[in-house]
Amino acid sequence: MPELPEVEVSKRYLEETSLHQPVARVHIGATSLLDGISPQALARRLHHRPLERTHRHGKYLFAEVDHGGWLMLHFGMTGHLRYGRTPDPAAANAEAVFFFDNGRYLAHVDPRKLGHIGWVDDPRRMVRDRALGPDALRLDLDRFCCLAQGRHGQVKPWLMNQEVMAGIGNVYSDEILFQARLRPDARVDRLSDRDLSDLFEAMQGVLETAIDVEANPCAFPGTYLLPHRRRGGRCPRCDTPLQRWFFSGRGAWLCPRCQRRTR
DNA sequence: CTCCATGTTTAGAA
DNA sequence: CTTCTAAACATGGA
Repeated sequence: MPELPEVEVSKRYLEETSLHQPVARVHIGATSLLDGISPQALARRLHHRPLERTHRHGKYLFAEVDHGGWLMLHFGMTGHLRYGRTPDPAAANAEAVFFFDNGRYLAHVDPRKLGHIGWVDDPRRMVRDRALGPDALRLDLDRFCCLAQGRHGQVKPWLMNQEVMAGIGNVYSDEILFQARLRPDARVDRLSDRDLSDLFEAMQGVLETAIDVEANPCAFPGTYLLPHRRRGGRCPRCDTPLQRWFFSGRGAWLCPRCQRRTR
């Protein structure tokens, strides 16, 4: 479940399980995940080296390897990490597995194979090369408002645009707009200072809350839209049936009664 | 069988 | 140039 909160949870999981253990072997079950590096070259980079620290920018997770270089992980739509102990048949079926020399492994499991694994010398340079905006959790209100300057589109695609800010996807943009009570098609250039402030507060609150509950859908506060965004779902505030609108072919869930600002 | 899915990239239309 | 759409990628669950 890979938007910013899920990636942050994965980052902490990797830190708690997989640091400081030399890599004994690398198994790539789906080479299509590799981004600009061969399985052999990746194995050579990691062999005998432990992961020493992590970094996250938006939906990208990085792990620095002892003696330099960073493993880059992106989880696409269905990717997640799994730490386990060999022998384990689950490891053999994973899209990528890093076996440590203590009999443990860290697997990147991604049934849909839309994720990516790469190697970068410097995460900051990769962020620049890909023109990613600032991480959504490292913004203050002033910078957030600056990102809105000169923008004319709809607020939902704006929140999801990784070149504006990095980390927000389809599910959390719905939640943020619900908490801010803004319509997803509100025009960014028509948002008042108050709207922008509410949107910023909602963004911070939603992302931090999601990380606190480890992005577990069952554990979100009862006031959250997220567990209700499905067919037949009703607004947790006013019980109105939720609507699904489409933006570029992607479903956006909203409460037509609560989300009337702005337009 | 059909519909739908948390992401990114690309091509093309306004 | 910006904004927006649709398709493609590959697979599984309801």
